[in-house]
Amino acid sequence: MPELPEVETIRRSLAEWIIGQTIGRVWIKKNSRLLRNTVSAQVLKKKLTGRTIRALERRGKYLVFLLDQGHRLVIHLGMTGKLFRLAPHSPSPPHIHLRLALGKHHLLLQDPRTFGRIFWLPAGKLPDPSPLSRLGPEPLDEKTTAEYLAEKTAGRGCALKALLLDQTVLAGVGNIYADEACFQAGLSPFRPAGSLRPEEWETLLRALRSVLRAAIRGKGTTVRNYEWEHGKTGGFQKRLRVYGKAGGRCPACGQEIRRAVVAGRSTSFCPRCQK
DNA sequence: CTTGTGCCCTGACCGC
DNA sequence: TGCGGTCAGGGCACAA
Repeated sequence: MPELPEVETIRRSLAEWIIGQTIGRVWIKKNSRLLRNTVSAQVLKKKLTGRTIRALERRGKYLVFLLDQGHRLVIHLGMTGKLFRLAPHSPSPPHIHLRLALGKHHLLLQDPRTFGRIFWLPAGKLPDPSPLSRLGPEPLDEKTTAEYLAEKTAGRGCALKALLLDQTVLAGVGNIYADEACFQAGLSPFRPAGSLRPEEWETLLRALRSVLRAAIRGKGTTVRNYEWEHGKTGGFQKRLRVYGKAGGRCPACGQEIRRAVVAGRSTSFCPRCQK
């Protein structure tokens, strides 16, 4: 569900109340699929109890909870993951995988489709097969340049859209913002990535950053169930130009927006504006 | 190494 | 009202 702007919005909202809180009781759903690549529920519960949350960071689409002694709890929300606050006495709604007592509130992780993930990362170097260690640079980091993209992509034949979705190239871009960035840059999602000229990479990176920043300002895009806090939806869906608009009119030229499948994902684009 | 294709799940929505 | 089909902000395992 959430891409970079949504995860960043959730991070900012959560940080306001969880930083400095100490984890009291911990509940973990029995046989939760979200724990499939990490320590057991029993171990995780023991590791978390009594730890203080020092900081909350985002890396790509991952939320990183920095705890005492350099330990980290990492959460990926998958497609339907949600984090929200509840009063301590409130019963858990369905599909709760993790519930932490934090001061006057409880933090709950809900994920009906169970595509999300939870990782326990002990202090020190990242273990090599760690999801975080394979991530590419942050698109909003000034050190990420068009030259980097051109170099990384040289000789590759995959579609531009597929490249944008590749988390080892850039971390955090998902289906919505890949489509919106391609549209804003005037580039076809089908273009072989290796065929972009240097100035086209510049245009693309500028468009991508502008879209991501605007989406963060809008507190993310709610298409169906994303909420950055209990009951609070995003606002950027009002500003989408092509995503989910197939059959409608291009806001720039009036041509019909088309839909295709690229990299296994539904892709919307304007066949006239995007070359 | 690269690229493409299923598949993992639940739930919302649409047309009959 | 009920039921089947389709689709969904992601990513991984696998095959070629």
